Amino acid sequence: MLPRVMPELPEVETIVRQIRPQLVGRRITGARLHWARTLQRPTPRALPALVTGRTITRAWRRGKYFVLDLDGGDREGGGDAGLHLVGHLRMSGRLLVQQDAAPEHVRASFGLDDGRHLVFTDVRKFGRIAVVRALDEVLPALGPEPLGETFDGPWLRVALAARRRRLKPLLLDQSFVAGLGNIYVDEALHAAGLHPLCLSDRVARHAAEPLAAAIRAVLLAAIAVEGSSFDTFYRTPAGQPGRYQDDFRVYGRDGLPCRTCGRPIRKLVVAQRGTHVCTRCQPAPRARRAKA
DNA sequence: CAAGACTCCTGACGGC
DNA sequence: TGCCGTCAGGAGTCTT
Repeated sequence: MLPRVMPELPEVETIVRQIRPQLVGRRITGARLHWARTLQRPTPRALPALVTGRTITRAWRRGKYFVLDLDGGDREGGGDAGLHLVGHLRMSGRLLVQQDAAPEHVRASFGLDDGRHLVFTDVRKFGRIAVVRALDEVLPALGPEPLGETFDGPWLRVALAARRRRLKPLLLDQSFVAGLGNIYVDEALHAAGLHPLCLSDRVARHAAEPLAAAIRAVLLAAIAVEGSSFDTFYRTPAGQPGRYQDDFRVYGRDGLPCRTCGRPIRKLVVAQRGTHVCTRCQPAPRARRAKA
């Protein structure tokens, strides 16, 4: 079975970049919810009045969350403080700006003053959106942006040493570093020559900088080609698949030769997730010696 | 603190 | 051909 591909940081970044010029400056003329559980807050009943009349002032992202800033609107009395329309695409969510307000699998749609619609579709229904005054109402504690200034080798070295966790689930933990998912963790660990089962506090001090560099390089390379599309799920808002899947070194390549050394890529399960590894490029951690 | 189990959902896929 | 069970997967929650 082909692995699923969920939007991770490069895909969300691509989506935000593409919809930004179509959304910033547009006024919301209405809202419609098609699947109640997609909306985290406010209540479905309160949504339309809350967002209607507000203008989208900014489109950005934090980790895998997309955020649309909304101004105070032109309500009587000069409007109120701004709001955020924030959401997570999870497995199969998509954000589109188009004429059709209710395409297949639509979960929520927002009318725009140019006659088009901002549409959230989601086959799997795991995605969530929310409208809040402060992001911390719905965003969990997130680690640093891997492409931001605070994420670097020295930071990572200290952070790895402060915990005792397997690298794979640690890098997937959004409170450790924000934005990595299954694909890019596998790719970054291979690029850094580290096995996903290595314990974080046993990673050599000199290996932290290359790992940080590998994470950044993989993300930037993926963003440069609009993310990864492995199946029918992820498409850019323009409808195009990403192209980074063509550059995968390990992800989805179980049984195929490692592009670095030729040894077959092996697939294992780590923390309930399919994990791809080259056992030559990524030596397994020494097994804990059994007591005699 | 770390890690495993369970949940939410659906389409794809394997087996017969 | 078609039915049906199984599976993947992000992240929150609960348990070990």
